[in-house]
Amino acid sequence: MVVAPRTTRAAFDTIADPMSASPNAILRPPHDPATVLEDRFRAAIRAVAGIDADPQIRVSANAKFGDFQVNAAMSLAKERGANPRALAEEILALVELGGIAMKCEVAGPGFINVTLDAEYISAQLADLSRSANFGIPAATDRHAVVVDLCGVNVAKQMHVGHLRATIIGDSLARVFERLGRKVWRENHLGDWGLPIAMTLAKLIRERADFARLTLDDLNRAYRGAQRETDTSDLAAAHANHCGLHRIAELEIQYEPARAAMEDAKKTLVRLQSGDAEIVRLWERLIEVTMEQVYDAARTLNVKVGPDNNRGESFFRDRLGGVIETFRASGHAKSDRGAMVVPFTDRERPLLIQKSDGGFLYATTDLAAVRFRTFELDGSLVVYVVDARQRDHFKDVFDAARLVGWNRTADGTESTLVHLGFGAVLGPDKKPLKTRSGENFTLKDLLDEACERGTAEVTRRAADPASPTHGLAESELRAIGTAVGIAAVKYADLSGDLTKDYVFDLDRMIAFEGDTGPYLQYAHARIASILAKSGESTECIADTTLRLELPAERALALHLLRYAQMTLDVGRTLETNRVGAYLSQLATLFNGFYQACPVLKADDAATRLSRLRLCAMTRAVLADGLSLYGIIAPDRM
RNA sequence: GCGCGCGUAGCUCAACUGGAUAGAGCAUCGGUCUUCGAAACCGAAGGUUGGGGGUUCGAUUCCCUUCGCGCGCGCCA
Repeated sequence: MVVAPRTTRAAFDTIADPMSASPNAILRPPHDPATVLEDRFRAAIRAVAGIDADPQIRVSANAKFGDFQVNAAMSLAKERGANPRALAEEILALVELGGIAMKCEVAGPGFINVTLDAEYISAQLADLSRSANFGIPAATDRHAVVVDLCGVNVAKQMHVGHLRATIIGDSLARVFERLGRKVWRENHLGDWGLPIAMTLAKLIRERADFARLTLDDLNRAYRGAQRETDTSDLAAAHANHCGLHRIAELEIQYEPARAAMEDAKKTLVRLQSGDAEIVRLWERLIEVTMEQVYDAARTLNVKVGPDNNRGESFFRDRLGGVIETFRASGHAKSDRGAMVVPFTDRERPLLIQKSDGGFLYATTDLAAVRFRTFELDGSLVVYVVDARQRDHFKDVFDAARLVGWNRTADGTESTLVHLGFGAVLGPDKKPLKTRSGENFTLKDLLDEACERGTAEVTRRAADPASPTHGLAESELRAIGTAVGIAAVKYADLSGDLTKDYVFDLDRMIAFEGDTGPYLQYAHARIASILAKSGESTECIADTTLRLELPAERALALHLLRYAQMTLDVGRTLETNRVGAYLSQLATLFNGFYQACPVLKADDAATRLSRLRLCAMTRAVLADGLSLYGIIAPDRM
């Protein structure tokens, strides 16, 4: 049986060979009831129909249909021209579910509804709580996962788009780390080329004090340099065949622009040739730019630092080789003086070298693909870059395949994925701006989130009954920051990454409903119960789980599914599954909390059993939040 | 012009990748704090899944068509 190729909605690069390219698809968590149900029903289907088919085990949509449903009978019956209900009955008669299910019946057009034995759930959960890594099976693929994230440009301020590229990439990296993969976070900096040289040249002309440069200075210089060298009106005049007089007029007007451009090009040549003085200043530019990135990463609890920097400049010596490879293999041709890679299925070719011999970003990206698959040994390379670059990455990936660069060092085929996320919009559905119409910088946004989180935490701490009452201001600030950042990150990661999303701080900072703080609150409440219980963690871990009330049972069942959810995120790259899972876990816990007294339970055994459920829920909540890089405080 | 993406409750989003009566959260209305933290819980109301056709036991999901919005289209990155 070949596992059907699964693709991410976000990715246009299909996984050609799921067995090698996506080994997680065949990893199954041992504690999840779906795993054993799949085995048992697979065997029953083989006995009935003589084929190996996916039983299609799903969590039941409705509690009245039991815990799980088996959907395979209907599609199998269609293929074989059989009666679906009769086929379901045959499967049901042969399936071996002793000790697993207490009830199993055919319903509707051919569903098989399974209700598990509470004893079985409790045994699985007890085993899960003793196993390492939340029962997540270790990855079998020893190749690395490469995540291209953040993607800042030197001399430019980070904006809200970088927020997504950074936290989505970091979250995926965390998921793959949790799955046991070697992960490379790659920050592909825009740190090379003419725009940087222009900025550098302008700063030098202005005799800027490089020792005291600020990001604002760089930003101003960058924009100033862009403006100074802008001759687009002149180019347009030529293109529109304006009169000679008009063109001559414009040429005089643009003389300073030409001079500035000349200066920038000379600076670029010096930089490229390794002129020690220029290189030193260039490094300073990067240093100043990256300080904001590390600041933002620290605030966001994102694992991005100097070790992750591998930008355009890193690949500068490999660009000639890219052209050579494509030329030698016959996949590139000269066109209007430039070098292009044509494709058979579309008009648009990929331009890899300009007619003046210069390279383009496609050239750098091709060099990076080669580096990531062959040298970093990535069997999965994920580009977390905004959706507008879809066509570009399609071209780059297809070109890389033409020359066999989608292979690891041992020849394993790599999966190249562009995870194109949508734009961040303001409440007016236009790209996010501040009230005064300025671009919303990442710093503005994070400052506001932290400030509002702190204000809210401080306000609640004023209540003498609050567990946070009397905490030091620095502690409240730390909690408030965690809460504010959780709101921002959760709102982003818990939706469909490919869609544009409306950024509304008011809504997410309301801290009510399906938000990051809602999950943190559930966590803090559990931590509070555990602390008050006075029981040691060992004692709690040893106790017998008794699942008597529906709320206990539902909570336990959901805890058993954490591993599968994590595997699913690794397979689909859909980070929103984490949020959906945790949100449901918190809701189930709140229901349990409402229905089942823990510290005031009727008897000691029930009390301990419920404490054990609390402890496990707390651990899974904290671990799940860590997949988003969200901190779960014990008090808030 | 060509290509890509997206249209689901008033708003913001789900729907386990073709399954049963399309679910949450805000907002609205009505209930729960002398009992483990009310950032919570329970209930009500809210829908022609943009429109139309098709595929089939079954479609928000796949195909065709149409409308609307957004984005991208060789010498910037």
